[in-house]
Amino acid sequence: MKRTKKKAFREFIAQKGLKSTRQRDIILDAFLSSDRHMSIEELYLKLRAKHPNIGYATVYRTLKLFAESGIAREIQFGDGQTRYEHVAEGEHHDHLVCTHCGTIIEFENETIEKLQDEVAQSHDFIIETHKLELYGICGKCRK
Amino acid sequence: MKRTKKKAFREFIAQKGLKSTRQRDIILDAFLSSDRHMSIEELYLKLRAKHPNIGYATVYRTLKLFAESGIAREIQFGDGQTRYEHVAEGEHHDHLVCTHCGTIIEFENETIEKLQDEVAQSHDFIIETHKLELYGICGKCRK
DNA sequence: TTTACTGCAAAATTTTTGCATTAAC
DNA sequence: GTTAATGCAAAAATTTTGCAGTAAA
Repeated sequence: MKRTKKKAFREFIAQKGLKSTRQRDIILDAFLSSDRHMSIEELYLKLRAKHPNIGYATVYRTLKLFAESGIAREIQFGDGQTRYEHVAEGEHHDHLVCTHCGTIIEFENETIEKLQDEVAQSHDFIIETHKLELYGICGKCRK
Repeated sequence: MKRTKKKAFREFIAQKGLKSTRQRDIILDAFLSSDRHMSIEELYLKLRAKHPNIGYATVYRTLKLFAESGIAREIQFGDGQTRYEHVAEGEHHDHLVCTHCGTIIEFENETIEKLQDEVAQSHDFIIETHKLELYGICGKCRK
């Protein structure tokens, strides 16, 4: 899977006539080997430890590029930080967010997706993407 | 309904020992008589026409207060602008957003809500709120 | 009077851009 | 050699705060 994304990104770069650089490789590795919901800042800080000369702007621009290439997706949990998550081909998942400890659980539910399509259809919409986030308290935090 | 919200806000103010001011009344009227998804800036600009001396910070702080009082809710569509929408007591709705013209349609679907609860339960979560947004192209824009 | 609110301007955040230099092709 | 990417610093855009003056209770 990591392999696939690297390959996908390499192809995207090539097809667009862009350049493959050391920084992009480093950032991609860091992104792929991380938590699935990193903010730009978190990734930047993580990188800075080993690669102190990589600039914030590069991380910023590279993440945008990941999103454009389809291997990442921008998400907003409304805490004022843009995050990027991994996108596996064809896969889609939603989020369960613990408002107490911040844990994020991913889930999928086909029935919900089907109902969403129905809702959209009834309003003459064709869905491109969707976002479903459930906020609540996880079991651990309730104890 | 407008009446109810005004009343609810008045009660909130009183109960908290806060003050009822001319500005808060003006902002509340503008908010209630507006589009259901105003950003702080949009509301500020709308107000400025008739009330050029109301400051941005006041609008900002007042909207926060509306949210705290329960008559409004903060939403983020990921376009870098915090919006506020009306909250009707006990009611909850989700959004269908046209990525082309920006139209926002609200909808409710009990079955989806029920399934969400099930998902949460299976992960030992108790849901407090949720957010469901469907992004796509509306009928008009497809023509 | 006392306490909270307003309006302004300034600070803090976060995102985005310009540009000279460097690295990939 | 060309063209695109980097890194820095600076600009934009948003959100948030401090504070002296003002208005509500």
